[in-house]
Amino acid sequence: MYLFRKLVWRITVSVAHNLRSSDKAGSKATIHEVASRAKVSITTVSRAINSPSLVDPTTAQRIWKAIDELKYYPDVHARSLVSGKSNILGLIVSDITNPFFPELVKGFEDVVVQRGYEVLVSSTNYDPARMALCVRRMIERQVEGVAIMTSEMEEHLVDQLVSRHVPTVFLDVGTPGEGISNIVVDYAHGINEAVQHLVDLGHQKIGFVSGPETLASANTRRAAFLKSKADHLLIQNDDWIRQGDHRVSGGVAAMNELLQLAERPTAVMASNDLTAVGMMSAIRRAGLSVPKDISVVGFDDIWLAEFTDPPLTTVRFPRDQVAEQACRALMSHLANSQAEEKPYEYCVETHLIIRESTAPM
Amino acid sequence: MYLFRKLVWRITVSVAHNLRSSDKAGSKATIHEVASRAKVSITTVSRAINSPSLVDPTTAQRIWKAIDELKYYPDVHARSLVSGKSNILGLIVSDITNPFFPELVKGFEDVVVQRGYEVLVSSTNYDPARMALCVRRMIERQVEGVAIMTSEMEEHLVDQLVSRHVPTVFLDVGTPGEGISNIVVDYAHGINEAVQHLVDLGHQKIGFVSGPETLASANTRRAAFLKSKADHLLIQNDDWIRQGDHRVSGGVAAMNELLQLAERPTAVMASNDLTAVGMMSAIRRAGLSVPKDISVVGFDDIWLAEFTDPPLTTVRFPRDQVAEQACRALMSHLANSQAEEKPYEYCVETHLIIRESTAPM
DNA sequence: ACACCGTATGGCAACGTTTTCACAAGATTA
DNA sequence: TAATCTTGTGAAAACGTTGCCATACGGTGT
Repeated sequence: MYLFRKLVWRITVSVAHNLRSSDKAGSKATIHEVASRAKVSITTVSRAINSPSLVDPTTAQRIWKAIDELKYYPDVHARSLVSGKSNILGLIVSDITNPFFPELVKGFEDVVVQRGYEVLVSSTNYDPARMALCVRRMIERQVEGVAIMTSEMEEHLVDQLVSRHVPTVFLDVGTPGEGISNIVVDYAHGINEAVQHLVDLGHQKIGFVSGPETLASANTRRAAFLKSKADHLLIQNDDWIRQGDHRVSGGVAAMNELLQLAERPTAVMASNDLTAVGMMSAIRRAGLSVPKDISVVGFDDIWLAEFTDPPLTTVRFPRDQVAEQACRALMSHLANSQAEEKPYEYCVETHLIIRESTAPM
Repeated sequence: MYLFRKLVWRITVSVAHNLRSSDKAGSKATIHEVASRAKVSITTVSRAINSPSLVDPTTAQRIWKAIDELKYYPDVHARSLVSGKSNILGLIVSDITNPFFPELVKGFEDVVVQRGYEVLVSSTNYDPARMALCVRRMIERQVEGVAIMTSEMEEHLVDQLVSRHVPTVFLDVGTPGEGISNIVVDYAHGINEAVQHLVDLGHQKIGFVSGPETLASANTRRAAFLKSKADHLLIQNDDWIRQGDHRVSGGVAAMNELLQLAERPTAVMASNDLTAVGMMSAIRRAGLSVPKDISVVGFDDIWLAEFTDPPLTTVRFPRDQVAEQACRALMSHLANSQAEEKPYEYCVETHLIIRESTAPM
């Protein structure tokens, strides 16, 4: 209900703004001016804005007219000061330059703004110190909730958030608890689809290039692949499991190793798209062709995947959904913060996107 | 000087924070508590923080001890309310999902945060209505300056900013004026380098695929190419100048047209990298090879350019520099806002990055 | 006629800062 | 020694909101 009012406010004022654009003053109107112009007290003006049901329709109309004419809008800082609420949600990502994140940021911004909130984005650059700064910035600005979408997490930082009762949502790390939600990603589903797809194409020898072993999500992906491989009763060969670093160069190196094997896999999956790109490059440099000689499957479905040559078959990591769920989790904590704090666990699925980097054996 | 103090503050407190992490309270300490613990008035505490020179070193030390112990940090909202300054800078981009922008955002965030400010990023999604909302959001939050890095600009929105005396910086659009700066991009330099490079390789027939003609920056690029071409006394052929749309599909279409020409260019420049990617794809599908049969040069040097096949020779648009200059422009307005408002015009250069999509004719 | 209730409104105290003004005490000048 | 600066400090008034408590007034039930 509160949120709804916020929305109405914004729309109304926005319309008023478009109608007339004649103010050259630049000086901000205060609630007092509105009050005196409408011949009511500031209390009534405040009520007209925040709890319309409490004020007489006739008076309300007069007030809105004044608001309109003065182009008044409430001062967010005064509001925040008295209410203790900032109307801001924080979003912490590792590195916005990493093609994985922009979509996440966009999705988050879209839904947050729609609900009348503001977003504070910040990047950790994979640096713990910087991460600490991010958290501190969020706390200083008194964000009402923060989405930490990095794969790393530091206990003591989380504590700072928790002790201040700031609702927090993570991306597949940690356990939900007091005010803490988690979005779990079903890596297995998409990976299964990918393996199935390759099997359907006749592949029996499937390799895998993982991410850095320090990264939890990378390990989860490898585990999921291993399990799927076993489930499909495929040929087991430890030589076909290589380690990359989630960057292009790691993919190149790992693929070169695979190419030198006496018995090569006929298809290879990567722990992320960058790795897959590197792999395709290595394959081509070796004079072989994707997908004719070797099929390649990526993971994440970053923007680039559509434009590689050939376009990459990959597992889509639904970043827009993650953003939406994260936002929903935060909002839900905000709504019933006075009620019992129930931790949430949201789930998003991953799905195979078939393009042209995979072909029959 | 003011900024410097801010910085010191943050560092100091941050250290205090790391030393002890025993607060389970979660309740925010106010300046009053610090004052009573240090046995001084709140005024003195405020001074110890904001103008250290005014307070006795001994007293100051006592105060900082109290601040430390209570983990006090000033309430930003109260601060903003009384000072009218939000300590926030706005950044408006077209679409963070567009590979052109993340680097810009990152650069901006880095330097802004370093100076003790906060960033509010928002995307317009190329939608004028959304753009209006962005500006409104910025004004509501009372940002102290805003960088509008979209190529579109709407007069009446700018007016809103100007009339409120919000320093604004644009990316190569509009004219500098009261509180308005502009960052002009020297497209010609990089494009000249590119043409020179192609000429050096022996190319005389050079084509160009432009961007949408509604986009100012796209037109500037085409004009720069045309001029450079004339300067180099190259073969003129209007058939070799095609229009794209700054997206991959536009590049494909334009290239297909070029390929059907009786007399084809031996090298083609694109107005942006996405277009170049599309062109390379079209060339390959036609059974030809880049760069053996046709050389391709892009523009922007987006992240992807390094990983296309072959890696794309392109003109680097220095987004990190743009971000830094934008920030500097804003800051400089902030610093001497009471002094005369001098409009600024910053300039950044573009440079050719040679990779593997160009070769001797 | 009286107490009582619901509705519409106003007055005023928060919220946590910064800033202006005032003031005491010691140092400097005349 | 009185007059005038410094230097360090505190009291109190902003800043623009949103509550809480009080009040006025017409209507209802006794």
